[in-house]
Amino acid sequence: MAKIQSIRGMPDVLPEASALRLWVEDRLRGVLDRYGYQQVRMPLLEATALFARGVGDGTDIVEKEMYSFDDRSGESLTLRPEGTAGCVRLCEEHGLLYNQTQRLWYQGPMFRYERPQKGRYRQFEQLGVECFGFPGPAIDAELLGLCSDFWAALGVSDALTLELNTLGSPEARAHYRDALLAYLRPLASQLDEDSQRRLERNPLRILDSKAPETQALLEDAPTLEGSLDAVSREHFDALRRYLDALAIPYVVNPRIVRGLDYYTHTVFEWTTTALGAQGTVCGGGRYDGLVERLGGRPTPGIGFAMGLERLTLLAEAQGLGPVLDGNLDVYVLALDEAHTAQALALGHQLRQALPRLRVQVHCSEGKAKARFKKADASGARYALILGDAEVSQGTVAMKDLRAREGEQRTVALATLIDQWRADYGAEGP
RNA sequence: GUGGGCGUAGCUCAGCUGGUAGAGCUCCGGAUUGUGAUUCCGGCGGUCGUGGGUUCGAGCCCCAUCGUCCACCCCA
Repeated sequence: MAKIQSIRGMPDVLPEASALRLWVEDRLRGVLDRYGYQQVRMPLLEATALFARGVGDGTDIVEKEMYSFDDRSGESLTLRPEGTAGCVRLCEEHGLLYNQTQRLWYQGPMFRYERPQKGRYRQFEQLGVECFGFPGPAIDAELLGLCSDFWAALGVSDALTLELNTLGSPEARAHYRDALLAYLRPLASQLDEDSQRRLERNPLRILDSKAPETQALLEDAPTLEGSLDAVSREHFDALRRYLDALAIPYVVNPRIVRGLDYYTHTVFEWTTTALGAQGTVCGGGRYDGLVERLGGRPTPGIGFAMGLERLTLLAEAQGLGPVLDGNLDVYVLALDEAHTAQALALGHQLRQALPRLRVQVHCSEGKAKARFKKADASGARYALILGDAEVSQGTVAMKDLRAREGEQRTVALATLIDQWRADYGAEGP
């Protein structure tokens, strides 16, 4: 029978990698906490229509990357390819946007049917932040400041660049779309294949094309800048002033248009050159039309999402991560099976008396030699040993596995616990 | 969806112009009958990704297929 293995693009996370991920997540959550953002959790499955309408059915995500299927009642469901649409749905469904502002975050797996490569997987984890009800550019600056604090908390600030652009108001964006179309239609036959396909569906994406022949044609194309109205211009200028006040460096990149239909005004990406081709670690922007588009009252929104796999890869590439002090303080072993019950009870007693102490009890079999080998391999500082002599005397032998000679002494258990409390406080080492 | 690299022990990898599958690490046992990490000795472990073809003979050559990695596309 053929072996069953993990689904393509859906990677397992092994203990060492998981420790690094937890380290990253702890730091990110610390920052969110200091900013007073609140967590929400959406289901992994949503109605397919939510993404078709929210993300935009001309986008690559909706066109060819969604995991969609009919459930047993015939309803079309989709594993979420991103978090913003679901977050808006959650807010609307529970009245979170009625006469109030929100600063929210979520974290969890997203699914896109793409060819896997470095830093890109079919199931990947995003941490997303979404804010609602703030029309002005101050919140744009707050979010970029939040990002900046994320990078500082992780120690990756030097590896990341903020690239910034504005798409303008929905009206300005629509106006520019028309102008660009008018320019490109007569040249359609000279565009690269992908760009021809995008011409009617999503012309702004053509700006992003890497095909040289297309880039050449774009040199004389109307610029987005030229279509900006006064309000759009002022929003962007104010944001830039705020970023200067926060001392956050950035570069304006007019080619950033982003692949989701809902963006307006501010769009941005934090990129790195340290991860190969998948250089975008974090991306987002303002989506003032999205809530309305999904059936709510017009409500300004802005948000971004980070790929945790990419962030973790970046931290790893920078040599960052948790201090490796092992995951155990104490390894309890009976010298033979006759005292297994006492060993289990001792481990239990220690965990109760010293809640922070990390204790593991030998649960395998084998001779004394094998038991000590396990104790050593466990990484624990101390071995607590129970043999005939100790059990009959009500003591335990404590061996320092990390000392040069492995010093060992016999102590009464009560003494040991009191001593540890005295040395480390009630919380243990 | 397209292109290229790579699939040999749990892990990292050797394997010559085609001639009976190897090393290191890990693990287990012994030297040391209540003591690890060092040292020495021994042992377990493989349908060479899978299927077909060529050949007296295939880990090696050919075809197909699957997986994986990287890149394109796009995105986090």
